[in-house]
Amino acid sequence: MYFSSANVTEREFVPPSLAISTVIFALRPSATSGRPTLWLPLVRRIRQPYRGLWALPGGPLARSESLVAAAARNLKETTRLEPQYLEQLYCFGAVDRSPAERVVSIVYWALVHADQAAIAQETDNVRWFRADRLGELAFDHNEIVDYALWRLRNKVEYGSIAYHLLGERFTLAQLREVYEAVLDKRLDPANFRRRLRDAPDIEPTDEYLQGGRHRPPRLYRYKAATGPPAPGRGLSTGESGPAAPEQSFASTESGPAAVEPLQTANDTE
Amino acid sequence: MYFSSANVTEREFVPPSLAISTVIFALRPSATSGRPTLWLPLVRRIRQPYRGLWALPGGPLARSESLVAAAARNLKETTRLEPQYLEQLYCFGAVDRSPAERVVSIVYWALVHADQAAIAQETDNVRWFRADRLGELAFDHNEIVDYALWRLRNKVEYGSIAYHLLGERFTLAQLREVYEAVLDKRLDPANFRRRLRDAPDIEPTDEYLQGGRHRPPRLYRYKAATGPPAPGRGLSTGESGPAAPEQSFASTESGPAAVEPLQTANDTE
DNA sequence: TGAGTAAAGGTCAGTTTGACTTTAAGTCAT
DNA sequence: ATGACTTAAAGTCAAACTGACCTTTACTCA
Repeated sequence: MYFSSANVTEREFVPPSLAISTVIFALRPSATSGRPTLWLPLVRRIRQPYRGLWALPGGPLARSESLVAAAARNLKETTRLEPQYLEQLYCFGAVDRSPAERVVSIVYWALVHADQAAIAQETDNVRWFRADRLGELAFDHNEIVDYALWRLRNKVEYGSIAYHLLGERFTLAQLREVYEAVLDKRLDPANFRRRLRDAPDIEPTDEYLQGGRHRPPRLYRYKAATGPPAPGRGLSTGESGPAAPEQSFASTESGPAAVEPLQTANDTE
Repeated sequence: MYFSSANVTEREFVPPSLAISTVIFALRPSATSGRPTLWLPLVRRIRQPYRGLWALPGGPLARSESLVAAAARNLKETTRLEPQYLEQLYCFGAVDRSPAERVVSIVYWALVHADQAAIAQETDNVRWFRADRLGELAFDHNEIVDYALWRLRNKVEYGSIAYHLLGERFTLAQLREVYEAVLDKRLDPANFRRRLRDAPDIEPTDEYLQGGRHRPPRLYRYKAATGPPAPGRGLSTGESGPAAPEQSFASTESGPAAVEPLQTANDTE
Protein backbone atom coordinates (compact mmCIF):
# COMPACT_ATOMS: atom_id res chain seq x y z
CA MET A 1 0.00 0.00 0.00
CA TYR A 2 1.39 3.37 -0.97
CA PHE A 3 0.19 6.96 -0.87
CA SER A 4 1.85 9.88 -2.48
CA SER A 5 3.19 12.32 0.05
CA ALA A 6 0.66 14.97 -0.93
CA ASN A 7 -2.20 12.57 -0.51
CA VAL A 8 -1.13 11.53 2.92
CA THR A 9 -0.80 15.09 4.06
CA GLU A 10 -4.17 16.07 2.71
CA ARG A 11 -5.95 13.08 4.09
CA GLU A 12 -4.16 12.79 7.34
CA PHE A 13 -4.19 16.30 8.65
CA VAL A 14 -7.76 17.45 8.24
CA PRO A 15 -8.55 18.53 11.79
CA PRO A 16 -10.67 16.24 13.98
CA SER A 17 -13.71 17.75 15.61
CA LEU A 18 -13.49 18.89 19.18
CA ALA A 19 -15.97 18.36 22.00
CA ILE A 20 -16.15 19.36 25.65
CA SER A 21 -17.76 16.94 28.08
CA THR A 22 -18.12 16.92 31.84
CA VAL A 23 -18.41 14.30 34.53
CA ILE A 24 -20.56 15.82 37.28
CA PHE A 25 -20.56 14.28 40.73
CA ALA A 26 -23.01 14.98 43.52
CA LEU A 27 -24.12 13.23 46.67
CA ARG A 28 -27.61 11.83 47.01
CA PRO A 29 -28.97 9.59 49.70
CA SER A 30 -28.96 5.96 48.73
CA ALA A 31 -32.43 4.54 48.16
CA THR A 32 -31.68 1.57 50.39
CA SER A 33 -29.32 2.60 53.15
CA GLY A 34 -30.07 6.31 53.19
CA ARG A 35 -26.37 7.00 53.42
CA PRO A 36 -24.98 9.48 50.90
CA THR A 37 -23.64 8.00 47.68
CA LEU A 38 -22.17 9.37 44.49
CA TRP A 39 -24.50 10.17 41.64
CA LEU A 40 -24.01 11.77 38.26
CA PRO A 41 -26.33 13.17 35.60
CA LEU A 42 -26.35 11.74 32.10
CA VAL A 43 -28.14 12.79 28.93
CA ARG A 44 -29.78 10.51 26.44
CA ARG A 45 -28.42 10.52 22.91
CA ILE A 46 -31.07 11.72 20.49
CA ARG A 47 -28.95 11.15 17.38
CA GLN A 48 -26.67 8.58 15.92
CA PRO A 49 -24.22 7.25 16.81
CA TYR A 50 -25.28 5.51 20.01
CA ARG A 51 -28.79 6.91 19.72
CA GLY A 52 -30.80 6.11 22.81
CA LEU A 53 -27.80 5.38 25.00
CA TRP A 54 -26.84 7.55 27.93
CA ALA A 55 -23.82 9.81 27.64
CA LEU A 56 -21.95 12.53 29.46
CA PRO A 57 -23.30 16.02 28.96
CA GLY A 58 -21.23 17.86 26.44
CA GLY A 59 -21.16 20.12 23.48
CA PRO A 60 -19.02 22.15 21.17
CA LEU A 61 -16.41 24.70 22.12
CA ALA A 62 -17.43 28.22 21.22
CA ARG A 63 -14.84 30.40 19.61
CA SER A 64 -14.76 33.08 22.28
CA GLU A 65 -14.93 30.98 25.43
CA SER A 66 -12.21 29.22 27.36
CA LEU A 67 -12.26 25.46 27.79
CA VAL A 68 -13.49 25.64 31.35
CA ALA A 69 -16.15 28.16 30.38
CA ALA A 70 -17.39 25.82 27.71
CA ALA A 71 -17.60 23.03 30.26
CA ALA A 72 -19.50 25.25 32.68
CA ARG A 73 -21.87 26.40 29.98
CA ASN A 74 -22.67 22.91 28.74
CA LEU A 75 -23.15 21.77 32.28
CA LYS A 76 -25.60 24.54 33.03
CA GLU A 77 -27.47 24.07 29.79
CA THR A 78 -28.12 20.42 30.38
CA THR A 79 -28.62 20.25 34.12
CA ARG A 80 -28.87 23.89 35.28
CA LEU A 81 -26.17 23.06 37.79
CA GLU A 82 -23.43 25.48 38.73
CA PRO A 83 -20.56 23.48 40.15
CA GLN A 84 -18.51 24.32 43.22
CA TYR A 85 -15.52 22.74 41.66
CA LEU A 86 -14.59 22.36 38.03
CA GLU A 87 -11.32 21.03 36.72
CA GLN A 88 -9.95 19.51 33.56
CA LEU A 89 -9.83 15.74 33.74
CA TYR A 90 -8.16 14.48 30.59
CA CYS A 91 -8.24 14.74 26.85
CA PHE A 92 -9.53 11.60 25.13
CA GLY A 93 -8.61 11.13 21.51
CA ALA A 94 -8.37 7.47 20.54
CA VAL A 95 -8.90 7.17 16.82
CA ASP A 96 -11.88 4.83 17.03
CA ARG A 97 -13.71 6.28 20.01
CA SER A 98 -16.41 7.61 17.76
CA PRO A 99 -17.47 5.66 14.68
CA ALA A 100 -16.89 7.29 11.29
CA GLU A 101 -15.83 10.69 12.56
CA ARG A 102 -12.65 11.46 14.48
CA VAL A 103 -13.60 13.25 17.70
CA VAL A 104 -11.28 14.55 20.38
CA SER A 105 -13.00 15.21 23.70
CA ILE A 106 -11.65 17.49 26.37
CA VAL A 107 -13.31 16.23 29.52
CA TYR A 108 -13.84 18.20 32.71
CA TRP A 109 -15.09 16.95 36.02
CA ALA A 110 -17.22 18.82 38.50
CA LEU A 111 -18.52 18.63 42.05
CA VAL A 112 -21.79 20.25 43.07
CA HIS A 113 -23.25 20.97 46.50
CA ALA A 114 -25.72 18.56 47.97
CA ASP A 115 -28.56 21.08 48.03
CA GLN A 116 -28.10 21.85 44.34
CA ALA A 117 -28.04 18.19 43.50
CA ALA A 118 -31.38 17.77 45.27
CA ILE A 119 -32.95 20.61 43.28
CA ALA A 120 -31.68 19.44 39.91
CA GLN A 121 -34.64 18.36 37.90
CA GLU A 122 -34.88 15.31 35.72
CA THR A 123 -36.42 15.24 32.30
CA ASP A 124 -37.02 12.49 29.84
CA ASN A 125 -33.53 12.92 28.46
CA VAL A 126 -31.65 13.93 31.61
CA ARG A 127 -31.43 11.51 34.49
CA TRP A 128 -29.24 10.89 37.51
CA PHE A 129 -27.49 7.57 38.01
CA ARG A 130 -25.50 6.03 40.82
CA ALA A 131 -21.85 6.33 39.83
CA ASP A 132 -21.16 2.72 40.76
CA ARG A 133 -24.13 1.30 38.89
CA LEU A 134 -23.94 2.57 35.35
CA GLY A 135 -24.99 0.56 32.37
CA GLU A 136 -23.32 0.72 29.03
CA LEU A 137 -22.75 4.30 28.01
CA ALA A 138 -22.15 5.83 24.59
CA PHE A 139 -18.65 6.15 23.16
CA ASP A 140 -15.84 5.53 25.70
CA HIS A 141 -17.78 7.26 28.43
CA ASN A 142 -17.66 4.31 30.81
CA GLU A 143 -13.91 4.55 30.76
CA ILE A 144 -14.07 8.29 31.26
CA VAL A 145 -16.32 7.97 34.29
CA ASP A 146 -14.03 5.32 35.75
CA TYR A 147 -11.08 7.62 35.39
CA ALA A 148 -13.00 10.53 36.92
CA LEU A 149 -13.91 8.34 39.89
CA TRP A 150 -10.30 7.35 40.30
CA ARG A 151 -9.21 10.97 40.19
CA LEU A 152 -11.90 11.96 42.68
CA ARG A 153 -10.73 9.29 45.12
CA ASN A 154 -7.15 10.41 44.82
CA LYS A 155 -8.03 14.03 45.39
CA VAL A 156 -10.16 13.15 48.38
CA GLU A 157 -7.35 11.16 49.94
CA TYR A 158 -5.10 14.14 49.44
CA GLY A 159 -7.30 16.44 51.36
CA SER A 160 -9.16 19.47 50.32
CA ILE A 161 -11.87 18.53 47.90
CA ALA A 162 -14.65 16.74 49.72
CA TYR A 163 -16.12 20.01 51.02
CA HIS A 164 -17.40 20.84 47.58
CA LEU A 165 -19.90 18.04 47.80
CA LEU A 166 -21.46 19.49 50.95
CA GLY A 167 -23.15 22.77 51.77
CA GLU A 168 -21.44 25.79 53.21
CA ARG A 169 -21.47 24.48 56.76
CA PHE A 170 -21.16 20.88 57.74
CA THR A 171 -20.41 18.63 60.67
CA LEU A 172 -17.39 16.38 60.82
CA ALA A 173 -19.70 13.38 60.71
CA GLN A 174 -21.20 14.61 57.44
CA LEU A 175 -17.75 15.17 56.05
CA ARG A 176 -16.73 11.71 57.13
CA GLU A 177 -19.73 10.29 55.32
CA VAL A 178 -18.52 11.99 52.16
CA TYR A 179 -15.12 10.41 52.55
CA GLU A 180 -16.72 7.05 53.21
CA ALA A 181 -18.95 7.34 50.16
CA VAL A 182 -16.11 8.32 47.88
CA LEU A 183 -13.48 5.94 49.20
CA ASP A 184 -16.02 3.19 49.79
CA LYS A 185 -14.70 2.24 53.22
CA ARG A 186 -15.50 3.05 56.81
CA LEU A 187 -13.30 5.46 58.72
CA ASP A 188 -12.69 5.70 62.44
CA PRO A 189 -14.60 8.79 63.62
CA ALA A 190 -12.05 9.72 66.27
CA ASN A 191 -9.04 9.46 64.00
CA PHE A 192 -10.89 11.24 61.24
CA ARG A 193 -11.56 14.09 63.64
CA ARG A 194 -7.92 14.31 64.58
CA ARG A 195 -6.81 14.43 60.96
CA LEU A 196 -9.26 17.16 60.07
CA ARG A 197 -8.64 19.25 63.17
CA ASP A 198 -5.35 20.57 61.88
CA ALA A 199 -6.30 20.62 58.20
CA PRO A 200 -5.46 24.10 56.97
CA ASP A 201 -8.50 24.63 54.79
CA ILE A 202 -11.23 23.91 57.31
CA GLU A 203 -12.20 25.91 60.39
CA PRO A 204 -14.73 25.45 63.18
CA THR A 205 -17.62 27.87 63.53
CA ASP A 206 -19.41 28.83 66.75
CA GLU A 207 -22.56 27.10 65.63
CA TYR A 208 -23.86 23.66 66.45
CA LEU A 209 -26.32 21.49 64.63
CA GLN A 210 -29.40 21.01 66.78
CA GLY A 211 -32.04 18.38 66.45
CA GLY A 212 -30.28 15.08 66.90
CA ARG A 213 -30.97 12.83 69.83
CA HIS A 214 -27.45 13.26 71.07
CA ARG A 215 -24.83 15.83 71.83
CA PRO A 216 -25.06 18.53 69.12
CA PRO A 217 -22.09 18.47 66.75
CA ARG A 218 -20.13 21.58 65.92
CA LEU A 219 -20.45 23.02 62.42
CA TYR A 220 -17.36 23.60 60.33
CA ARG A 221 -16.72 25.80 57.35
CA TYR A 222 -14.52 25.53 54.29
CA LYS A 223 -11.77 28.09 54.46
CA ALA A 224 -10.35 29.43 51.19
CA ALA A 225 -7.60 27.25 49.82
CA THR A 226 -4.09 28.12 50.85
CA GLY A 227 -3.10 29.22 47.38
CA PRO A 228 -2.51 27.37 44.17
CA PRO A 229 0.78 25.53 43.88
CA ALA A 230 0.00 24.87 40.26
CA PRO A 231 0.55 27.69 37.83
CA GLY A 232 -2.57 29.73 38.38
CA ARG A 233 -3.81 31.07 35.12
CA GLY A 234 -6.24 33.92 34.93
CA LEU A 235 -8.97 33.17 37.40
CA SER A 236 -11.37 35.63 35.82
CA THR A 237 -13.34 32.79 34.33
CA GLY A 238 -13.12 30.72 37.44
CA GLU A 239 -10.55 28.52 35.80
CA SER A 240 -8.68 26.68 38.48
CA GLY A 241 -5.80 25.94 36.17
CA PRO A 242 -4.02 22.70 35.91
CA ALA A 243 -3.78 21.38 39.36
CA ALA A 244 -2.47 18.70 41.54
CA PRO A 245 0.12 16.01 42.03
CA GLU A 246 -0.08 12.64 40.53
CA GLN A 247 1.22 9.24 41.27
CA SER A 248 3.48 7.71 38.79
CA PHE A 249 3.03 4.99 36.29
CA ALA A 250 5.20 4.37 33.35
CA SER A 251 4.70 3.19 29.86
CA THR A 252 7.26 0.54 29.28
CA GLU A 253 7.09 0.98 25.55
CA SER A 254 7.50 4.23 23.78
CA GLY A 255 5.00 5.25 21.16
CA PRO A 256 4.99 3.94 17.61
CA ALA A 257 6.29 7.17 16.12
CA ALA A 258 6.59 6.94 12.36
CA VAL A 259 10.09 7.74 11.22
CA GLU A 260 10.26 10.78 9.00
CA PRO A 261 12.90 13.28 7.99
CA LEU A 262 13.90 15.81 10.57
CA GLN A 263 11.78 18.92 10.53
CA THR A 264 12.31 21.74 12.90
CA ALA A 265 9.30 23.90 12.35
CA ASN A 266 6.17 23.51 14.40
CA ASP A 267 3.67 25.06 12.12
CA THR A 268 0.39 24.21 13.66
CA GLU A 269 0.59 27.02 16.14
CA MET B 1 -23.81 45.05 20.17
CA TYR B 2 -26.13 42.38 18.90
CA PHE B 3 -25.83 39.31 16.73
CA SER B 4 -28.68 37.28 15.38
CA SER B 5 -28.77 33.79 16.81
CA ALA B 6 -27.77 32.25 13.51
CA ASN B 7 -24.80 34.55 13.24
CA VAL B 8 -23.59 33.73 16.69
CA THR B 9 -23.84 30.04 16.03
CA GLU B 10 -22.02 30.26 12.74
CA ARG B 11 -19.27 32.46 14.07
CA GLU B 12 -18.89 30.92 17.43
CA PHE B 13 -18.73 27.25 16.64
CA VAL B 14 -16.25 26.99 13.81
CA PRO B 15 -13.79 24.51 15.28
CA PRO B 16 -10.48 25.80 16.63
CA SER B 17 -7.33 24.23 15.26
CA LEU B 18 -5.66 21.51 17.24
CA ALA B 19 -1.98 21.03 17.99
CA ILE B 20 0.07 18.47 19.89
CA SER B 21 3.14 19.67 21.77
CA THR B 22 5.56 17.96 24.10
CA VAL B 23 7.74 19.03 26.99
CA ILE B 24 10.79 16.77 26.91
CA PHE B 25 12.99 16.47 29.96
CA ALA B 26 16.44 14.96 30.12
CA LEU B 27 19.41 15.17 32.44
CA ARG B 28 22.65 16.81 31.38
CA PRO B 29 25.62 17.71 33.49
CA SER B 30 25.60 21.30 34.58
CA ALA B 31 28.32 23.39 32.91
CA THR B 32 29.42 24.80 36.26
CA SER B 33 28.92 22.19 38.96
CA GLY B 34 28.95 19.10 36.77
CA ARG B 35 26.01 17.78 38.71
CA PRO B 36 23.08 16.59 36.60
CA THR B 37 20.40 19.16 35.89
CA LEU B 38 17.18 19.23 33.92
CA TRP B 39 17.33 20.27 30.28
CA LEU B 40 14.76 20.38 27.53
CA PRO B 41 14.91 20.80 23.76
CA LEU B 42 13.17 23.70 22.06
CA VAL B 43 12.67 24.56 18.42
CA ARG B 44 12.95 27.99 16.88
CA ARG B 45 9.83 29.42 15.26
CA ILE B 46 10.43 29.97 11.57
CA ARG B 47 7.05 31.58 10.96
CA GLN B 48 4.78 34.14 12.47
CA PRO B 49 3.52 34.47 15.07
CA TYR B 50 6.45 34.63 17.47
CA ARG B 51 8.90 34.12 14.62
CA GLY B 52 12.43 33.66 15.94
CA LEU B 53 11.34 32.79 19.48
CA TRP B 54 11.88 29.36 20.95
CA ALA B 55 8.93 27.07 21.40
CA LEU B 56 8.01 23.54 22.41
CA PRO B 57 8.26 20.96 19.65
CA GLY B 58 4.85 20.23 18.26
CA GLY B 59 2.78 19.67 15.22
CA PRO B 60 -0.60 18.65 13.93
CA LEU B 61 -2.58 15.55 14.84
CA ALA B 62 -2.81 13.09 12.00
CA ARG B 63 -6.17 11.53 11.38
CA SER B 64 -5.17 7.96 11.94
CA GLU B 65 -2.89 8.30 14.95
CA SER B 66 -3.72 8.48 18.62
CA LEU B 67 -2.83 11.55 20.65
CA VAL B 68 0.16 9.90 22.27
CA ALA B 69 1.37 8.60 18.92
CA ALA B 70 1.22 12.09 17.51
CA ALA B 71 3.28 13.35 20.43
CA ALA B 72 5.85 10.59 19.94
CA ARG B 73 6.04 11.25 16.23
CA ASN B 74 6.54 14.99 16.59
CA LEU B 75 9.12 14.38 19.23
CA LYS B 76 11.08 12.04 17.04
CA GLU B 77 10.83 14.28 14.02
CA THR B 78 12.26 17.26 15.78
CA THR B 79 14.83 15.73 18.11
CA ARG B 80 15.13 12.08 17.02
CA LEU B 81 14.48 11.17 20.63
CA GLU B 82 12.40 8.20 21.68
CA PRO B 83 11.19 8.78 25.19
CA GLN B 84 11.17 6.28 28.01
CA TYR B 85 8.11 7.89 29.43
CA LEU B 86 5.36 9.78 27.69
CA GLU B 87 2.18 11.02 29.29
CA GLN B 88 -0.47 13.60 28.67
CA LEU B 89 0.11 16.77 30.64
CA TYR B 90 -2.81 19.08 30.05
CA CYS B 91 -4.91 20.63 27.38
CA PHE B 92 -4.35 24.35 26.98
CA GLY B 93 -7.06 26.33 25.28
CA ALA B 94 -7.22 29.92 26.49
CA VAL B 95 -8.85 32.03 23.82
CA ASP B 96 -5.97 34.45 23.38
CA ARG B 97 -3.02 32.08 23.67
CA SER B 98 -2.31 32.43 19.98
CA PRO B 99 -2.91 35.75 18.23
CA ALA B 100 -5.55 35.84 15.51
CA GLU B 101 -6.22 32.12 15.36
CA ARG B 102 -7.81 30.02 18.08
CA VAL B 103 -5.51 27.11 18.87
CA VAL B 104 -6.09 24.35 21.38
CA SER B 105 -2.91 22.49 22.33
CA ILE B 106 -2.86 19.03 23.81
CA VAL B 107 0.46 18.90 25.59
CA TYR B 108 2.39 15.76 26.50
CA TRP B 109 5.48 15.48 28.62
CA ALA B 110 8.32 13.04 28.20
CA LEU B 111 11.40 11.74 29.92
CA VAL B 112 14.38 10.39 27.99
CA HIS B 113 17.38 8.40 29.14
CA ALA B 114 20.61 10.19 29.90
CA ASP B 115 22.54 8.45 27.11
CA GLN B 116 19.96 9.42 24.52
CA ALA B 117 20.01 13.00 25.73
CA ALA B 118 23.77 13.07 25.24
CA ILE B 119 23.49 11.81 21.67
CA ALA B 120 20.71 14.18 20.67
CA GLN B 121 22.16 16.58 18.17
CA GLU B 122 21.58 20.29 18.02
CA THR B 123 20.91 22.21 14.85
CA ASP B 124 20.43 25.85 14.15
CA ASN B 125 16.75 25.55 14.98
CA VAL B 126 16.87 22.90 17.70
CA ARG B 127 18.70 23.60 20.91
CA TRP B 128 18.73 22.34 24.48
CA PHE B 129 18.11 24.70 27.38
CA ARG B 130 18.32 24.38 31.14
CA ALA B 131 14.77 24.00 32.38
CA ASP B 132 15.29 26.57 35.12
CA ARG B 133 16.87 29.17 32.85
CA LEU B 134 14.51 29.71 29.97
CA GLY B 135 14.01 33.02 28.33
CA GLU B 136 10.72 34.20 26.94
CA LEU B 137 9.13 31.48 24.87
CA ALA B 138 6.49 31.68 22.19
CA PHE B 139 2.79 31.50 23.07
CA ASP B 140 2.05 30.39 26.64
CA HIS B 141 4.89 27.90 26.55
CA ASN B 142 6.61 29.32 29.64
CA GLU B 143 3.50 28.54 31.60
CA ILE B 144 3.32 25.08 30.08
CA VAL B 145 6.92 24.28 31.01
CA ASP B 146 6.31 25.52 34.55
CA TYR B 147 3.36 23.22 34.87
CA ALA B 148 5.30 20.30 33.43
CA LEU B 149 8.06 20.92 35.96
CA TRP B 150 5.55 20.99 38.75
CA ARG B 151 4.03 17.74 37.56
CA LEU B 152 7.45 16.14 37.26
CA ARG B 153 8.31 17.11 40.84
CA ASN B 154 5.08 15.70 42.14
CA LYS B 155 5.54 12.44 40.29
CA VAL B 156 9.07 12.12 41.52
CA GLU B 157 7.99 12.66 45.12
CA TYR B 158 5.44 9.94 44.65
CA GLY B 159 7.94 7.42 43.58
CA SER B 160 8.40 5.57 40.41
CA ILE B 161 9.34 7.96 37.67
CA ALA B 162 12.92 9.11 38.18
CA TYR B 163 14.33 5.92 36.67
CA HIS B 164 13.28 7.04 33.23
CA LEU B 165 15.88 9.78 33.30
CA LEU B 166 18.70 7.30 33.86
CA GLY B 167 20.03 4.36 31.93
CA GLU B 168 19.00 0.77 32.41
CA ARG B 169 21.26 0.24 35.39
CA PHE B 170 22.12 2.86 37.95
CA THR B 171 23.52 3.30 41.41
CA LEU B 172 21.51 4.67 44.29
CA ALA B 173 23.76 7.72 44.33
CA GLN B 174 22.92 8.44 40.71
CA LEU B 175 19.27 8.02 41.44
CA ARG B 176 19.59 10.35 44.39
CA GLU B 177 21.20 12.94 42.16
CA VAL B 178 18.16 12.74 39.90
CA TYR B 179 15.89 13.37 42.85
CA GLU B 180 18.05 16.24 43.98
CA ALA B 181 18.09 17.80 40.52
CA VAL B 182 14.35 17.54 40.11
CA LEU B 183 13.34 18.54 43.62
CA ASP B 184 16.15 21.06 43.92
CA LYS B 185 17.14 20.04 47.43
CA ARG B 186 19.72 17.79 49.02
CA LEU B 187 18.64 14.44 50.38
CA ASP B 188 20.23 12.38 53.13
CA PRO B 189 21.99 9.47 51.38
CA ALA B 190 21.29 6.99 54.16
CA ASN B 191 17.59 7.77 54.45
CA PHE B 192 17.25 7.82 50.69
CA ARG B 193 18.74 4.37 50.57
CA ARG B 194 16.31 3.10 53.16
CA ARG B 195 13.31 4.49 51.26
CA LEU B 196 14.39 2.97 47.99
CA ARG B 197 15.35 -0.40 49.45
CA ASP B 198 11.76 -1.54 49.81
CA ALA B 199 10.42 0.32 46.80
CA PRO B 200 8.52 -2.25 44.75
CA ASP B 201 9.66 -1.15 41.32
CA ILE B 202 13.41 -1.24 41.83
CA GLU B 203 15.65 -4.25 42.41
CA PRO B 204 19.35 -4.77 43.07
CA THR B 205 21.52 -6.53 40.54
CA ASP B 206 24.67 -8.55 41.24
CA GLU B 207 26.83 -5.99 39.53
CA TYR B 208 28.88 -3.18 40.96
CA LEU B 209 30.14 -0.01 39.38
CA GLN B 210 33.94 -0.09 39.28
CA GLY B 211 36.27 2.81 38.77
CA GLY B 212 35.58 5.21 41.58
CA ARG B 213 38.15 5.98 44.22
CA HIS B 214 35.98 4.43 46.85
CA ARG B 215 33.91 1.38 47.64
CA PRO B 216 32.13 0.26 44.45
CA PRO B 217 28.39 0.88 44.63
CA ARG B 218 25.85 -1.75 43.71
CA LEU B 219 23.91 -1.34 40.49
CA TYR B 220 20.14 -1.37 40.57
CA ARG B 221 17.59 -1.97 37.88
CA TYR B 222 14.11 -0.67 37.18
CA LYS B 223 11.60 -3.44 37.61
CA ALA B 224 8.38 -3.29 35.55
CA ALA B 225 5.73 -1.21 37.20
CA THR B 226 3.32 -3.02 39.47
CA GLY B 227 0.37 -2.45 37.19
CA PRO B 228 -1.65 0.60 36.33
CA PRO B 229 -4.15 1.76 38.91
CA ALA B 230 -5.46 4.21 36.37
CA PRO B 231 -7.79 2.88 33.73
CA GLY B 232 -5.29 1.39 31.34
CA ARG B 233 -6.32 2.02 27.81
CA GLY B 234 -4.86 0.02 24.99
CA LEU B 235 -1.15 -0.15 25.57
CA SER B 236 -0.43 -1.20 22.00
CA THR B 237 0.80 2.28 21.20
CA GLY B 238 2.66 2.59 24.44
CA GLU B 239 0.00 4.87 25.79
CA SER B 240 0.22 4.92 29.53
CA GLY B 241 -3.30 6.17 29.89
CA PRO B 242 -4.44 8.85 32.19
CA ALA B 243 -2.50 8.38 35.31
CA ALA B 244 -1.89 9.55 38.76
CA PRO B 245 -3.32 11.24 41.77
CA GLU B 246 -3.49 14.91 42.20
CA GLN B 247 -3.65 17.31 45.04
CA SER B 248 -6.65 19.46 45.24
CA PHE B 249 -7.26 23.06 44.61
CA ALA B 250 -10.60 24.60 44.09
CA SER B 251 -11.97 27.30 41.93
CA THR B 252 -13.90 29.54 44.24
CA GLU B 253 -15.95 30.87 41.41
CA SER B 254 -17.71 28.75 38.92
CA GLY B 255 -17.27 29.54 35.26
CA PRO B 256 -19.07 32.37 33.50
CA ALA B 257 -21.50 30.06 31.76
CA ALA B 258 -23.89 32.02 29.61
CA VAL B 259 -27.48 31.23 30.51
CA GLU B 260 -29.35 29.60 27.67
CA PRO B 261 -32.45 27.47 27.29
CA LEU B 262 -32.16 23.89 28.41
CA GLN B 263 -30.95 21.57 25.73
CA THR B 264 -30.52 17.91 26.27
CA ALA B 265 -28.73 16.84 23.17
CA ASN B 266 -24.98 16.64 23.01
CA ASP B 267 -24.48 16.75 19.32
CA THR B 268 -20.80 17.30 18.93
CA GLU B 269 -19.95 13.69 19.34
C1' DT C 1 -34.52 11.20 86.20
C1' DG C 2 -32.26 7.57 83.91
C1' DA C 3 -31.30 5.26 79.33
C1' DG C 4 -29.60 5.94 74.84
C1' DT C 5 -26.72 8.14 71.39
C1' DA C 6 -23.24 10.26 69.07
C1' DA C 7 -19.70 14.12 69.84
C1' DA C 8 -15.30 15.14 71.40
C1' DG C 9 -11.12 14.22 73.44
C1' DG C 10 -7.54 11.07 75.21
C1' DT C 11 -4.33 6.83 75.57
C1' DC C 12 -1.19 3.51 73.77
C1' DA C 13 1.45 0.67 70.76
C1' DG C 14 3.31 0.01 66.23
C1' DT C 15 5.19 2.36 62.24
C1' DT C 16 7.45 5.90 59.76
C1' DT C 17 10.82 9.81 59.38
C1' DG C 18 14.82 12.73 59.91
C1' DA C 19 19.39 13.37 61.97
C1' DC C 20 23.24 11.15 62.95
C1' DT C 21 26.95 7.36 63.78
C1' DT C 22 29.53 3.35 62.57
C1' DT C 23 31.53 -0.02 59.65
C1' DA C 24 32.85 -1.69 54.90
C1' DA C 25 35.43 -1.67 50.70
C1' DG C 26 37.50 0.25 47.35
C1' DT C 27 41.59 3.91 45.34
C1' DC C 28 45.62 6.70 45.79
C1' DA C 29 50.01 8.73 47.48
C1' DT C 30 53.99 7.66 49.84
C1' DA D 1 52.68 -2.65 51.90
C1' DT D 2 50.57 0.82 54.62
C1' DG D 3 47.75 4.43 55.95
C1' DA D 4 44.92 8.45 54.35
C1' DC D 5 40.88 9.32 51.89
C1' DT D 6 36.38 8.67 49.91
C1' DT D 7 31.91 7.00 49.35
C1' DA D 8 28.80 2.76 50.15
C1' DA D 9 26.01 0.54 53.21
C1' DA D 10 24.05 -0.48 57.51
C1' DG D 11 22.56 0.75 62.14
C1' DT D 12 20.82 3.84 66.12
C1' DC D 13 17.66 6.89 68.32
C1' DA D 14 14.15 10.15 69.15
C1' DA D 15 10.27 12.65 67.32
C1' DA D 16 6.18 12.43 64.50
C1' DC D 17 2.46 9.98 62.72
C1' DT D 18 -1.26 6.16 62.51
C1' DG D 19 -4.73 2.93 63.71
C1' DA D 20 -7.31 0.75 67.45
C1' DC D 21 -9.61 1.61 71.36
C1' DC D 22 -11.41 3.96 75.78
C1' DT D 23 -13.55 7.79 78.48
C1' DT D 24 -16.13 11.73 79.10
C1' DT D 25 -19.51 15.13 77.50
C1' DA D 26 -23.97 16.91 76.18
C1' DC D 27 -27.90 16.44 74.15
C1' DT D 28 -33.03 13.85 73.45
C1' DC D 29 -36.53 10.81 74.63
C1' DA D 30 -39.41 7.69 77.37
